Amino acid sequence: MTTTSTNSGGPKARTGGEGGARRRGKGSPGLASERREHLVRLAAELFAEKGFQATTVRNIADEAGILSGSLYHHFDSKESIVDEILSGFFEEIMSAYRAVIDEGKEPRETIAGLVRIAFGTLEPHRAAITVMQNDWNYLKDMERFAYLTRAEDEVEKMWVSTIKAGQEQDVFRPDIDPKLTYRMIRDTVWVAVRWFKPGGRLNPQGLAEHYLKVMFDGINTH
Amino acid sequence: MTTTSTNSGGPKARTGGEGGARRRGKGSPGLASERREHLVRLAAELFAEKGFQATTVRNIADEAGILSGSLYHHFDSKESIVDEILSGFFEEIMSAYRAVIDEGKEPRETIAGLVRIAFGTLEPHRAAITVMQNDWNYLKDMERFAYLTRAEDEVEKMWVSTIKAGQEQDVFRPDIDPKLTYRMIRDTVWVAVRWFKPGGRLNPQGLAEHYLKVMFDGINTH
DNA sequence: GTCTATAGAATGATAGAC
DNA sequence: GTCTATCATTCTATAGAC
Repeated sequence: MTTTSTNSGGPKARTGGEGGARRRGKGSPGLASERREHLVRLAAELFAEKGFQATTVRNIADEAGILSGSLYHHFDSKESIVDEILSGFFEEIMSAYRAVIDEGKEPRETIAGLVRIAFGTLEPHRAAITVMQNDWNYLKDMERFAYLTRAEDEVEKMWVSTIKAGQEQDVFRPDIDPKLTYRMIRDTVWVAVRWFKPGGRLNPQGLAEHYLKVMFDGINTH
Repeated sequence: MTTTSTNSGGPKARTGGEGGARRRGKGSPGLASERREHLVRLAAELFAEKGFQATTVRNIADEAGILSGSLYHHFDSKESIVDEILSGFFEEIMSAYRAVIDEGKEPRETIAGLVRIAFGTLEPHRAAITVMQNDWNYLKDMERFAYLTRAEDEVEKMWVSTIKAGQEQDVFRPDIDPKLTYRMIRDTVWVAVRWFKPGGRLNPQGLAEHYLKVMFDGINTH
């Protein structure tokens, strides 16, 4: 098996223009052709719908109107496709999270910013989030997808430290468990991908505001 | 839209409807043998850990110390095993939910009761809940698992009508969306199965009380 | 109730023609 | 960039011996 780590540690330097002087290996993201990106999107929809393992390379090829063997002109393996889907999503959300943290606003504002970012990914990254949710257990133990766990750890630190800061500044209740509260917020946001329908009654930002309302003040009348 | 109708011909005899005694597969009609239940538990652990599709009948047989063919003395198919896992869980929780609704208490008490029941299943039904979460999309479209969607619909009605009643009685805020709020509560509870560890810092009832606190009153100081 | 043995189908992936 | 053709494996499930 190729050991070409598509996500070798460190931030990815988006070098160069479209000149294409440097062509990456088949299984690597970056400098992606339009055709390639189209195939990745098709695969993402199928992975989201049926699960990674239940989706066959023939399913993907059928959807693209080509034969399964032809897929291997673009990708090294089925795994490299899902890798491209997930790493793209994680790069984007991690970058957005870090930006909010770096603003250094007050805890309530920071938490709201994180929540809005998460809900904001629901539409553009619906398939990736679904795959992350459903196939996490299967993927997380593979060396290739170690970045999933690393990212999860970093995100947890962001949230938990913000919640704790809020408690110290007396804007969040002292009798909530920071780690537990983080997990519940995180899960509630992501799991919305299961029933969220683009173009429905509420858009992602409407969902975010509704959720922030409940999370900050509860459902009781006061 | 793949036709996953792997069932070789033959009448889809759906013996035993709702409310009746459940059908048992081959081998032990009526009485659920201890051996059989042991195998179901082993399979449930594997399904939860690796996903239904990624778990092979050989994996299950290995875990039981027998060969894969021998499993078919107890079960008709791999599907019938996961069916047994999920239907058992759903029968129990639906019955418990209905009991709370039938008590006819005030909305806040009823919601709390439903939340406590859900968290209470986390420990005894950890594997079943994990399978339900991760493999829902794959299973929900099969005729055999139509009861999943039926149960989901019934549960949604219970929660939504209770939340609405709470709004009419002015104990819940009028500016929350009942259906949306139900989904967020439901998802938050079930998804806890991903990180809940029996014997950890908090037991399921501790989780339930923590969540009720946040859900009713929010994380803000007041 | 388990094993031996295997059928029959599907799967991920490859090599080379065009 | 796609197709033809196919390999090696793995999968669910079956039949019959013990």
